[in-house]
Amino acid sequence: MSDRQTSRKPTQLKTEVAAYKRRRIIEEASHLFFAHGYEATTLDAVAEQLHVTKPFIYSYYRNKSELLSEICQTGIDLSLAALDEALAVEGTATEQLKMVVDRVARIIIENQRYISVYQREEKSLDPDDARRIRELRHRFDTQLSALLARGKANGEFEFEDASRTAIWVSGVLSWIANWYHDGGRWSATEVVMDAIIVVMKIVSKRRA
Amino acid sequence: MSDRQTSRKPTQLKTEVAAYKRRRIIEEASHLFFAHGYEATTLDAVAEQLHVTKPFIYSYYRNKSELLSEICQTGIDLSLAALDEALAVEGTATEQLKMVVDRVARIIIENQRYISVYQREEKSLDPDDARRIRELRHRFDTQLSALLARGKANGEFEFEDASRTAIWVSGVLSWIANWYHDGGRWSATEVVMDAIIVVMKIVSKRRA
DNA sequence: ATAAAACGCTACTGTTTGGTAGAACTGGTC
DNA sequence: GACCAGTTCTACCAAACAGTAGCGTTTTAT
Repeated sequence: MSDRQTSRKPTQLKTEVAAYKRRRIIEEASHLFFAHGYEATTLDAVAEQLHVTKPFIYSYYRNKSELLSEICQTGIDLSLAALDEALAVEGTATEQLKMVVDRVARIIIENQRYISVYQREEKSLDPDDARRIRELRHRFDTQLSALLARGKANGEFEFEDASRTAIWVSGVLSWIANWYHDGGRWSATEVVMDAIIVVMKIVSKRRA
Repeated sequence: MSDRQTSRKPTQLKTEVAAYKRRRIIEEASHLFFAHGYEATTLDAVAEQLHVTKPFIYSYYRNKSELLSEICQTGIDLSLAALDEALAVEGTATEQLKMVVDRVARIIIENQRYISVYQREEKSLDPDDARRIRELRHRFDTQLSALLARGKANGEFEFEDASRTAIWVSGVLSWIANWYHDGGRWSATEVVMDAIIVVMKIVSKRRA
């Protein structure tokens, strides 16, 4: 926003437009992958949604699996960004954890299709992409685990093993993508608030 | 076991053998679907695992999606059976819930590939099968919810809404199928014990 | 021994679909 | 108004794969 209308080079607009087209392709593809699955979605169908043709897509992506890879990557990137943002806010471990769950749960609900496609279609990824993305996923758990360990050292939290607990917590978050559904029985806000309560209970001390 | 070697009719052995063949087909198919996904697995590959040919499979199943349907059904049936079995044991809500988590978690770990395939490939099911199986899944959540409600009425548990809490609990259980992995960092027993602790914390009263 | 039924296989088809070569259109420039 | 560069489309291919027809072989019944 700081330098709005400065077109630095003549080529810049062009690359911006290209980036926009790539984003739109991913957006429609993610909808279809989410609704029908990766293998069952044809590139012709994706093209049709965009009112273009298949070769159009191929001029922005090398092949079908690159679409999937970018969708999965987007899902993880969004989650990690939400996590980092929440961790940047100073506060007790309890406050930070609440913040993390709030932000991440919200992001997961808003970007359900990216998260969900990643969970379902991991097996269809190119092995290299799969590895790279799994490492990001692991980074998420590691950072969460560090936060939990801090809270345990503090005496704020109580559990046996921080990294195992981090997996349960991140599981609760990921699971949202599997059952939340727009206009369903529960609103996004309700789900997010509930997620905070559930996670806090998981890490909290037990009553005597 | 009660009537070992009584072959009631000449046709009985035949149907037993046929049933066995069906089970073996499903078993190998579930391994491959779990490892590579439903659409990416060819029936020729399934046949090869069994050292038979594709038409062999077609003489026991109408089509590919019937295989998937039976695999998903198996996953749910096993979970429901474990649930029912645990609920049959008398006890306080707390004792019953611990029993439920113990049995169901164990079943999920032992039959990971059925559960996992169901979660991932629901979109590939025939609509009719999908509906039928979703109803079973719903029955699971309903029964769990009833148990939670009983514990809440008792004063054993504490949470806002029983059916929403049931979803979180069944989510924690389902999630096991996504990350547990044989010979991995944590043993099955550890995971089951941890699941019990996590679930009990979710339903427990909070400290003042 | 023989008829018949059951069983599994070889060999094939029709279709779907990821991916591509090259034509045609578009807008800007001199 | 002719040229050029970039962009998108038409038309196509090759491979993969679900599903099948019909034959040969084994097992069962008489």
